[in-house]
Amino acid sequence: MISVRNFSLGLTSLSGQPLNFCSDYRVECRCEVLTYTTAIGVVTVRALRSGGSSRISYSYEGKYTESGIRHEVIRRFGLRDDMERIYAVLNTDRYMDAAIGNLNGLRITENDPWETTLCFVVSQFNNIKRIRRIIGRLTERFGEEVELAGRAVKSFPSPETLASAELSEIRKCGTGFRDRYIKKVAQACTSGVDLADLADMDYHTAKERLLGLYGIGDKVADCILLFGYKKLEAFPVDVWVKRAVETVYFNGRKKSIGEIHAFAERRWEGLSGYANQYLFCNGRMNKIGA
DNA sequence: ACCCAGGCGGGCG
DNA sequence: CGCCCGCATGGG
Repeated sequence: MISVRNFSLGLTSLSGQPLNFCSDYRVECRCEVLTYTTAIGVVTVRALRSGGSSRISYSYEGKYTESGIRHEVIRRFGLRDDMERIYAVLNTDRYMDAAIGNLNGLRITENDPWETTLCFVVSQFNNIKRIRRIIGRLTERFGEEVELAGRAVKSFPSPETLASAELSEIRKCGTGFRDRYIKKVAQACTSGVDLADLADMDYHTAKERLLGLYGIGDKVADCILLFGYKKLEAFPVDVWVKRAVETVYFNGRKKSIGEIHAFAERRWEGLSGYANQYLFCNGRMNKIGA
């Protein structure tokens, strides 16, 4: 059992982060419940909010130790993030104040780098509901059947499997034109690029490395760095974030991607990733500028 | 029918 | 560099 303030399991897992694409969220009698599969097990997290704090419990099947599962949950959901400090840094204008009020407890999750990479390659020019279904079909078709505590579970598709898959087979999962990107990125990750290396690189160096991969551009690279490596300087600029920044901070004037990056870095410094997630979610909620 | 979605690569000026 | 285009698919 973990007790923390400023945590919402629902907002965190339904806000367009990787868990939104490959996990199952439900509510059971006022308790929020999320089940997801990792490389070594199936994890179920329950959160019950009362007052300003959440009581979080977890269970699992698979090869976890007691300290291992606790560490997994704390790390995955960002439970060590000092939200009071983060909110203090972000809350310098009326819009952010409202966003923080609407989205209290939304955290940046930290996910497996390869899973994050595939999710956001699939995400491009796509919508969340369909990303979820495509990831589900890729897992069903290309995941390995593994047995966890006597139960058959499909693992997340590996880069090796996708690297050698037929393009037409990938496309049958509904990927559309992204089939080439998926295969190329998978191939790069099995020869030449070790995603584990990026963890030790600074943000800009790691981003350059990702941008070298066919199918990964500016926005997807930032998503991978934010949600796969928790580099909080990352600021993914998608249509929602671009609209929100232009509307709120530039009086509706159009700005280039580069100008928006420069603005975010100056205004929120090392926490622009958190600002980004609040802009994204609040912008979608309010359909700001649309 | 039409518009849009957590964009990217390629081709052009 | 910046800009514009096509790209597959499905939901509102």
